[in-house]
Amino acid sequence: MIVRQTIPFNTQLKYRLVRQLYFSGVASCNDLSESLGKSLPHIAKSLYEMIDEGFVIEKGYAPSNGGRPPLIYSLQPDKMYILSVAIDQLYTRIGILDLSNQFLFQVETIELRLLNNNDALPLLAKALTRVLSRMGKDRKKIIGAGLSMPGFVNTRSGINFTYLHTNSKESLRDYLVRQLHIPIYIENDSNVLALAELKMGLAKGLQDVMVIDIGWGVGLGMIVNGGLFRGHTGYAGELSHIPISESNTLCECGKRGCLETEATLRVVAKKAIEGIRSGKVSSLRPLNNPEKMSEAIMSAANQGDQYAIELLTEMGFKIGKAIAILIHIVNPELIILGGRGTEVGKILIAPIQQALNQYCIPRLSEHTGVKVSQLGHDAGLLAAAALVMEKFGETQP
Amino acid sequence: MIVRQTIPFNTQLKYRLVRQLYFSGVASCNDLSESLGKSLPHIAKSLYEMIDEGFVIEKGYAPSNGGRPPLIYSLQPDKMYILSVAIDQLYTRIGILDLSNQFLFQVETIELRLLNNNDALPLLAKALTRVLSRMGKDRKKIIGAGLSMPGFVNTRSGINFTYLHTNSKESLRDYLVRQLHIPIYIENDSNVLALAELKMGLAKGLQDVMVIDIGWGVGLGMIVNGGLFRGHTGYAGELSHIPISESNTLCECGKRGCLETEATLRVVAKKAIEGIRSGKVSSLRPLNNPEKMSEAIMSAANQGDQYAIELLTEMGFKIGKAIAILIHIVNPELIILGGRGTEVGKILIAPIQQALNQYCIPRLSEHTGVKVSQLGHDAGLLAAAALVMEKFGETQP
DNA sequence: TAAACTTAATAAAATATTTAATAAGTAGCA
DNA sequence: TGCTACTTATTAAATATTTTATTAAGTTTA
Repeated sequence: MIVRQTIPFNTQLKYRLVRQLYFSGVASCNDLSESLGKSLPHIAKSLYEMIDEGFVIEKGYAPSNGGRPPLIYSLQPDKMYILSVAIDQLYTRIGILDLSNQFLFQVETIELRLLNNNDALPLLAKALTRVLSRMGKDRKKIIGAGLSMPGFVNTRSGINFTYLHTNSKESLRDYLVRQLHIPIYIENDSNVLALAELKMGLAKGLQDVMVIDIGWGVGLGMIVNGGLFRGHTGYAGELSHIPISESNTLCECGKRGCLETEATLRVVAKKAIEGIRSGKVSSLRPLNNPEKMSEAIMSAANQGDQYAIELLTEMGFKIGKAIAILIHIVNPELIILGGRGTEVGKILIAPIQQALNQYCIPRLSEHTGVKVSQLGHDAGLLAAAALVMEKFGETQP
Repeated sequence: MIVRQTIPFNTQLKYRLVRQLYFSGVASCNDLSESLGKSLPHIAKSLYEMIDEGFVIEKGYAPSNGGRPPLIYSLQPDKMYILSVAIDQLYTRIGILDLSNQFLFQVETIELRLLNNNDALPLLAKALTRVLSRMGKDRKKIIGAGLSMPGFVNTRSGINFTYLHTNSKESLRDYLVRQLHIPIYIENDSNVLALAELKMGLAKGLQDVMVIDIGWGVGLGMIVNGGLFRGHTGYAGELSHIPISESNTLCECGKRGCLETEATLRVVAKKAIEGIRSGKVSSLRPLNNPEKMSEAIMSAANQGDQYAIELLTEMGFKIGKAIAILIHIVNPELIILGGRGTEVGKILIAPIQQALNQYCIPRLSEHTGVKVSQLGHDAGLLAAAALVMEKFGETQP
C-alpha cells in the first residue's frame, strides 16, 4: 500500500536538501554543496527556490573561518511534522515533532502490553488516530510516522514477526497506512537506538559503530559504512543469542549458552534477589517486581553498594566478551553503550574494557573506543523521526 | 606516491563502462544503462566513442527476449593488462591478465618465504620487474598491480603490518610504486577470496555474504551491502582469534581460547600425527611436513578414511559454531566455504550445518545458505586483478 | 595599514544527462 | 498470417549540473 507524499517538490535535490538540513540543523551553502556532492551554484539555485517556497529560512552569518563569513540556513520548523512512536514491552510513547526536533505538545504515554495481547494493534491505531486528530488542519503537514519497537522487524516488508500481528496477511505497516493514511516506517528498537547515535549522538559522522542496547535483554544496532546495517532479512545484530556462555543455562529461545542467559538486567535482578535471600551483605531489599529490582540495583550501585557493583561488573565483563567478538568481526571505530544500562555506564565500562584487553588482539582493540551514550530518554522518539526523514522523498515501500 | 593512469579517458562514465564490461564480460546497451543507472542515449554515445577509440568491440546479436534483439558489446581484450600477484606464506604466483581474464603467459611461481625474511620484499620487487620486462612496449598497457597477501593489511594506507616490511617509513605500496611505476593495490588474502566470489563466484549479485577461508588458519572475507567490507582500520573479519573455545589452549597470539587453536588444518594435522602414533586405525601414516600431512588427511577423507573424516568433522563443527555467531551478528544470505578446505567441502558442510541447527535461532539460519566455493586455484589471481579493476579510473591516494 | 591570503557568493558558458518521440525488430497468439 | 505487445535503438529537444571566471567580504601577516 502506497501513500503519496504530502509535500511535493519539483526536484529530487530539494528532498535531499531537506534531509540534510534536518539532520545538520543549520548549514551554509558550501556545507550543503560538500555533503551532497553537488556544485555550489546548483545548490544555491535550489536553496533560493526553497526560501521562496517558504521551506527554508536564512539564519544570518556564521563566524568567519578565515574568509568571507558564510550565510547559514535552516528549515522552517513548522512546514512539516513527524509522528514519532516509541513502543516497548509495556508502554508506548507518542509525540509529534517539528523540523527543529521540538515536540508540538507533551509526549503521550499509553499502557500497551505487547505480549499475548491481541488488542494491542487496534489500541495502538486508535491512540495514533487520536493524536493525529489533535492536529486539526495541520494534519496535512505530517509527512509520516516512525515506529520503534522490540521484536524481529523487517523494515522493508513492514512486518514485525514477534509482536503486533494483524490477524491477516496484511503487514503491520499496511494496516497502519490504511488506518492513518500517512507513510509508516517501522524498525527494531536497537536499530533505532543506533540510528539515534548516528544522526545526533556520539556516532555522528562516523562510519563503523556498534551500539549496545543494555537492558532487559542485550541488543545491538550496527552502523556500517556510515549507515544503519540491517542484514539480509533485517535481523542483523541479534547479539543476545550468540553461543558464548560456559554455564550452558537453557535460554528462552530453546538453545543453550546464549549471552542473554548471563548478561542482562533481568539476570542481574534475579541473581540479586537470590543472593540477598541467601545472606549477601547489601543495602538492597528483594522486590517482587523484577523491573523495579533492576532499577534499585542500578541506583544502589551508583551510591556505592558493593554487592550491586559486583553483580553489574560481572554482567559488564560478559558483555565485554561479546563485544570482543564483535570487534574481531566488524573492526568498528567505536562501541557505544546505550539503553537503560547507561544509568550505570561508568560502572560497566571498566569490566568491559578489561574483557577487551583479555580477549582482543591489541591491534584490533587499540583503535576501538568505548563510550557511554549521552542521549537521554527521548532519543528513541527523536530517532523514530529520523527513520521517517531518512526516507523523505522516496516512494514507499 | 601517485602514479598517473596510463589510459586516459575524457569522461568518468567511460571508466565505469570499462569496469562494468570487465566484470560482466559482455553486455548490451540496455544492460549497461540499467546497471550504471544512466539513460540509454547517454550510455550509447559513450559506448560508440569507445568503439571508435578501439576499447570496445561489438559481439553481434544476443537472442531476443521478446522484442528487438540487443547488440552486445565487450572490451577489446588486448588494450589493457593487469599484473596479478597472489602471495602466501611460502610461494608467490605472478601472472598478467588481459581484459577477458586470460593469462598472457603461464603463471610464474617463485619461492618466497614471508616469515622473518628481510629479503622478501626486494626479491618480490625484482620478480615483478622481471615479469613486467617481458611485456616489451606493451608495458604501457598495464593499468596496475593487485597483490593478495596474508597478514594485517590496510588497503588505504598501503601497508602490511605483518609481512614485507620496508625498513623505513615508506609504505609497502609506495615502495612498489617507486620500483614498478604502476598503481599498486594490496589486500588481505581472505578479503580477496571474498572479492573473487562477489565478482565471479557464488556471491555474484548478492548483498551480504560471508566467505570462510579454511586453511592453515581460519579467515573471513565479508561482503556487506554488495561490497567488500574492510572495517575501520581494514582488519574486519578477524575470525581466527575470536574467543570461542572451551579448552582454553594458548594461542600464538598470546590469548587463550581462540578459534584458531581448534579449527584449522594445522590443528587437524597435528592431532592426526598424535592420534596415529597412539594407535588410531587409519590408512594415514604420520608425515614430518605438516602441510603435506594436511593434504594427505584431506585426500584420505575423500577416499573414505574414517579417522580422517572424524578429524575434519570435528573441525567443521567448531567452524560451524563460529559461523553461528557470524549469522547472528551479520544476518547474511549466504556462507561460502573457500580456501584449501574446499577440497573436503562436502565433508565439512554436514557438521557445519549441524552446528548451525544447534546454535542458531531458526529464524536467522533458515534464510542463510551454506555452499562450497566453485572457484578453482586461480581464483586468487583473478580476484587480485579485480582489485585493480575495481579502482580503475580513480586516482590512487 | 596595506598586501597577501582565505573563504563565500554570483554569473556566464560549457558540458552532462534525461525525456520524449519514433523507428526497428521479435515473440506470442488468434 | 497479421496483429498486438514488447524489447531495443536512434534522434532531437529540453533540462540538469558543473566549470570557470569574477566579485565580495572577511582574516592574517609584516
